[in-house]
Amino acid sequence: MSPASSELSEQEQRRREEREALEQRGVAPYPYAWDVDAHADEILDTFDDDLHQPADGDVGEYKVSIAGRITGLRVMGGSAFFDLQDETGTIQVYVRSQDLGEDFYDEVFTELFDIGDIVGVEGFVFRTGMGEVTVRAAADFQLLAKALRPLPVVKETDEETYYEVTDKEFRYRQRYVDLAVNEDVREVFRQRSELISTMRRFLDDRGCLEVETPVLQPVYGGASASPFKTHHNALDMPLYLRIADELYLKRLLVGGFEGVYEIGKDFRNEGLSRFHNPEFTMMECYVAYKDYRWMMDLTEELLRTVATTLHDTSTVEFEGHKIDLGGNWARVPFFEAIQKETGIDLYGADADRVYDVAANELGLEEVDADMGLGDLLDEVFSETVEPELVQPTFVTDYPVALSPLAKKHREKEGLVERFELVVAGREVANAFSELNDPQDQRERFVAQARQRAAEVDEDVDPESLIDEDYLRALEYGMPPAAGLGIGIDRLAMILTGQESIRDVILFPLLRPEQ
RNA sequence: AGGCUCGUAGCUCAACCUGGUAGAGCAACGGACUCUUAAUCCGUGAGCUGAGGGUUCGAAUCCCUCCGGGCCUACCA
Repeated sequence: MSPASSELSEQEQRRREEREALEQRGVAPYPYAWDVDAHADEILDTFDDDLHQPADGDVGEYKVSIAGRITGLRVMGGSAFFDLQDETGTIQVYVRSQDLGEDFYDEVFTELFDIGDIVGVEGFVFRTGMGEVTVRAAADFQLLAKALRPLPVVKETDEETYYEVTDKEFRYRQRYVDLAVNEDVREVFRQRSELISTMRRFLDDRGCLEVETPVLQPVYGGASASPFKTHHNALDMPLYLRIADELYLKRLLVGGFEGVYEIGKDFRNEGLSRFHNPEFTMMECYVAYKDYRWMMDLTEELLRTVATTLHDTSTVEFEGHKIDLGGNWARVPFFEAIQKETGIDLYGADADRVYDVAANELGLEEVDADMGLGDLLDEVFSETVEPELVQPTFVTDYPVALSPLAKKHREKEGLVERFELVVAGREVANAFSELNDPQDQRERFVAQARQRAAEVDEDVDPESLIDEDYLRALEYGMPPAAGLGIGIDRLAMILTGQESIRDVILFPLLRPEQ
């Protein structure tokens, strides 16, 4: 479906006419392939080294074939320079009428090629009078894809950038343009990709098996969040998009795999914010015969490896803080952390007492008297402690009420063996010694279901929220195990210095246009 | 969902407070120019000012509603 020509901008109409003109001259506007044998960065690197500089005029042996988008164009009569941008960077190309032939130069190149078009250039590397390493199009110069829409033109000097495309809506809706035009955005997503591949390699090297578990689930679980509901037609059954991978991955430990992990999308039907996208990427990893202390060490090593792979240093700059992901991180028990911030020890306190402290002594506005103990403690923690933890900190030993899938603490009554990693005031990782006692697990599920049914007065049958098959699996025996979950998007934010989750997700969810 | 804020040419912005024919740079188009690089120089065209309503002799500007974005709050293991 193409828009009526009356709706097209002047420049769009113009480019469609150029496409016609190209075809009439026998120039294919969309040919099939181009042999690329060099990229901008390698050419620039090679010739930046004095040892590799060709002698004056001795350029014939440095033949390259490159391809990319025209991002700037300077025509001076019978010769012209343009900037060619490929995945690795931008290199200048020099074209001359006498190299290409007058017909092609005057009637095709200067008339019918535009900024935004994708071209292939075969020519020779040389250094201009101003010292810039440049490719002189001599052997071949072809259009590879005609752009029918004008590409925003960003100009820059070494010091400053002009006309930068900054409109967030434009950038998110037309991410392809954002990427084409903003080098630093490409870099963020390159780093995100490297983050994931480094993590995958790290886990593979430690003998973990990458697996895939269902996204479509008849019973959702493993976290507390609203799911997306869908329906399978042939089976005529309701299904949910998973909110966590946990319960399926642990079934695999029952099956005999000793280390499994999955990197994939979870879906939560909740609000959007600069920390929340409805679909987001989680890494979850489970290792048999280990506990949460072992997992803390692994987490330290994993994040240090990822940070140094991306940045050659374990220190990253985020929201004005220097954050050091190297070394050993502070480990602070949950209630000690609260006591340290507020001076109040809530260990062993009941819901009434916590409510009293939260509402009256701490003045928290978002608590009310019928909240459960877990939610109250969570509220106190996230209001008083979490924002203060800038450097990576393991918060350990959470109350049972907050953690229905974690094993009870081997020493401390009422606590579980769990840690969250907090960096820059945000939860980055969550882990525990996994609960593998099926009776205990059933009791926790029941308590959780009751709590949920009490809070949400929808006509949900609490029993339907219990994953009976998971309990059946545990009854066959799951080895003691440590589990870890890392929110990839939030980690990517910290490692790439982005303050909105939308800036580390290629296509964040937006309302439809118009 | 609530509060604040923004939406003007293909892109980046001005004009809005204090109502009076909507302007600049880039991009585009015509011309000059065979080492330019924010190329330069001369000239030209380009807009339902997010949409709809109101106030007014007159609305980009003031008011209301709606649509979309951003930030904050709420929701959020």
